Amino acid sequence: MLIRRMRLLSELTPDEVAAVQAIHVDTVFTPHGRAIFKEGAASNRLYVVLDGWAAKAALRVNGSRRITSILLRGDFCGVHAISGSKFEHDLIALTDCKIGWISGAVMADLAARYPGINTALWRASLVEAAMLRKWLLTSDDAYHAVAHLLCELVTRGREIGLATNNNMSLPITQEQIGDALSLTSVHISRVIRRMRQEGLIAITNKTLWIMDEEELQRAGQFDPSYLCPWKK
Amino acid sequence: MLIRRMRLLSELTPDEVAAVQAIHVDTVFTPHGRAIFKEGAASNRLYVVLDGWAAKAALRVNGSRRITSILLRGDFCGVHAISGSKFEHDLIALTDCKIGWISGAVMADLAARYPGINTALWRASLVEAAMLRKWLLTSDDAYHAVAHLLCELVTRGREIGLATNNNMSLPITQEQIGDALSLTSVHISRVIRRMRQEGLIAITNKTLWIMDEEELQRAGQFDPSYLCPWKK
DNA sequence: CGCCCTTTTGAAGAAAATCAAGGGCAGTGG
DNA sequence: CCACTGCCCTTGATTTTCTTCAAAAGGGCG
Repeated sequence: MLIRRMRLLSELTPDEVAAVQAIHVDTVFTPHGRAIFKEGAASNRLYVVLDGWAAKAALRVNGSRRITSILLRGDFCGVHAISGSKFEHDLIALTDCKIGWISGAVMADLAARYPGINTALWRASLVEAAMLRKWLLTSDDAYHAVAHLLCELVTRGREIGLATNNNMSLPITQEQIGDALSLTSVHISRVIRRMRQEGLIAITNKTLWIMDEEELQRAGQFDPSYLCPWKK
Repeated sequence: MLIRRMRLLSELTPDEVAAVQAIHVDTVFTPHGRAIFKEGAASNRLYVVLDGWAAKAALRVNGSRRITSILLRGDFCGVHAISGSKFEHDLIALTDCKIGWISGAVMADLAARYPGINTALWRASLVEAAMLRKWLLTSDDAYHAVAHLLCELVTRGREIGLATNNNMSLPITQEQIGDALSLTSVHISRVIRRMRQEGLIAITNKTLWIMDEEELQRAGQFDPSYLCPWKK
């Protein structure tokens, strides 16, 4: 999973592939709703989502939770471990999750010795910042925000084989979507109803069906290039 | 300016200090309101704000501009240049600006050879992501958001000698603050009026006066640790 | 079947946008 | 020196968007 993601991010030499494959990955299972780690934890590990959906999240004072990133299979958390800092957020399991982690020191050493690995880590960080920026951009309007998020998830899902042409497993609740977009689950429900009525999407049995992707992308003003800006 | 910021980010050896000081920095002046570069530009340069206020920004389809980062003297833009990507945003001058830039290739080479420089770049990127995340967190309420932004700016300003104990030059307009927080200038004006009436701040002649910092921090739920998470 | 969790819907209320107008202030030019 | 202009801030009135509160309807699973 680690190697698959790295190769999506950067071209690796055979040496580099071997180096990544040789990394010892510890795994841990976390049930949905639980935290893998909490804000303030020492960030000396690089985490990788091996299965399930996870999220970076932080609590607001009123007790509500804001999700600042959604992590799918293969996504990293803690790329910055190699600079030795604390985590400024929790990592929570949105569904039952299988999480792997490797030593930040080991990763830092590999990044220093292998340019391709170094590039992969920088690009992972670049894409994450780009996604954060997009979330800021789309936060002006709920319809826009939901459409953009669904487009983003499907595009990322296809990259890793989680989504097909026109559907994707969507195992998270509307409340969690609301936490990601700073909207209430009630309002998410209404926006989704509108999109369903307009024939853009359908949701049945935790599966998202894209009925009219072109229109959904227009609604979300979605342009996937920010997800791999080094290409073309 | 480059070296001053680097040393705030990471301890540098004498060798590393010399290497940074030896970098050739080109400078360019940009009047307020103009772009230093536009979205889509090849990101093969690392930019540094030498004087004035700048911002990363992107256009929404309705024509409004969203500011996703505010850059003060010494702040970087394009740390990711070293991984070879395109910029996903504009860099605009909020005030008249003096901007420096150096070659991304030169910087990548230095980062590869000097661990202290590498760490500085990673931390710059870490802090930027932390600021983006904070902006997502504070976006639930205008009063909260404005208070947090002012706290952030003053804290960052003090670090670089732009702010004193209780005041800071604030050369940007309320419209620009609104662009950063996704609020209208009208609403920014109302929130600031309330803060003035409550004795938290005063603004005279493009200068922000902090009258009650403790209360302002409480209003913004501001904890400065995210600005240098590697300390302590 | 019954329970819990999620989604849906309605009605009322709060927050912020929009629309519109007036005022301050600095810079410019007569 | 003063009028003019442009930019920014302020304020009021109205409207839109989203939240809150409340309740009911599904849906999976023991």
